[in-house]
Amino acid sequence: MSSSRPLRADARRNREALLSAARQAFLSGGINVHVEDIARSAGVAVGTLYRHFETREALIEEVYRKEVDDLCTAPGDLLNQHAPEEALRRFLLLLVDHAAVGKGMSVALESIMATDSPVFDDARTRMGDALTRLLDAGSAAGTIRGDVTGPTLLRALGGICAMRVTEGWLDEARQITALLLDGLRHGAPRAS
Amino acid sequence: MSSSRPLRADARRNREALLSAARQAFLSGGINVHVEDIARSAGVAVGTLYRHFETREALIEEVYRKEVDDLCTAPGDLLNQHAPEEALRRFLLLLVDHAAVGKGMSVALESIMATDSPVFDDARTRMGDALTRLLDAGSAAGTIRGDVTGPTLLRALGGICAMRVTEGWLDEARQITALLLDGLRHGAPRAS
DNA sequence: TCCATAAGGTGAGTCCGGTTCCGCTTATGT
DNA sequence: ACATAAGCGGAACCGGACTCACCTTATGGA
Repeated sequence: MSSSRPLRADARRNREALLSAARQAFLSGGINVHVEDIARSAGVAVGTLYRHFETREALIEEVYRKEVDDLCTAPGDLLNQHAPEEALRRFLLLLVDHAAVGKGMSVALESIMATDSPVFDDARTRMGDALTRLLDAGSAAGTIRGDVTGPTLLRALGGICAMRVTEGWLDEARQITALLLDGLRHGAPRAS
Repeated sequence: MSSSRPLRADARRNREALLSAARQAFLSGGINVHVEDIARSAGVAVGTLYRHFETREALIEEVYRKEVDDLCTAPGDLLNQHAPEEALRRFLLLLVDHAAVGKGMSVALESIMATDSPVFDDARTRMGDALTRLLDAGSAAGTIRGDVTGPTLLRALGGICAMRVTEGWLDEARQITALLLDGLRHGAPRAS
């Protein structure tokens, strides 16, 4: 589909600018930004925006997808540098902190979990796989119970990140994360 | 504010009909229903709808608030009939099943957690209190750790319910619930 | 029972914002 | 340089939330 021809130079620039502007707008202003505003702050007209993105929703999805992409590369790195249990712990906190930086990531995860749009299926799958890798490693090491799957944990995480907004949510997020980890250790062979 | 005069008879009927129609529409059709449709299926005109509800959002909020009201009465009943730990377990599952019936409840919880609208503050507070009651009872009995607060658990639950949609989510929800319970028991004096 | 009157209902019209469309502009390859 | 197709701009369109000027009816007092 998008393998027609390698986008013209200025077109790619605009596309990039739009994604960046949209990301910025979503982070500091929620999802209710007007397409006009996004287009303007990207320095193009609405028509251009619609040339690149089927619809407002499509643009949002694209922004989220990129965000998730970044996060999906983390588990591999962490597993290379830490024991599985520690890698898992760090990844959960990474997620929480990511969400702390702006609401963006939390909104992204939320959408990934709540939407049935096929566009998110891919992200969901890869994120689930990433978590599965972490859990499997821990299970193999005997420090994490083996009866929880990546997708399941993903759901729980989506939940954690869905909370943002209110005062003090960050501490609560960390607490819940710890709670989940305790639960995950609970049935492990070498439970602490 | 609303203590002006006790609504005229037909007015109350219409208000009731609107709430009911809206609830129905939200359950089976998501949040994207047109106000016109809600009004029509309640047997009134849009003007009437707007006489009763400031805005479309306000109507949604009102529906959710009632939904939450129902759920908030449960903890008291459960504590009267079961040991704290069991009451807590049942309440969590009740929540999950509520969400299973229609997406309504999950959407409600989601909104409660994600919105900063003052309208939800009240619901959030009461729901948090309800959970605190359950947790405190368990803590007093020594079967639940004492360092987790109601609001914190509420957030985790909001997360669990945020997941609906995809195939097989119900089982996953139950599993996460069990996970949380294990985590809650983890630091308790009489841990199992 | 009947009237006065204000609460309540109506729905065509307004407004706003996402989406389309067509004529103009410009990168790119020869 | 030129041809040409890819891109861009932005006015117009359209659907859907919301308003308002006017009509209908519940209600309470004579």
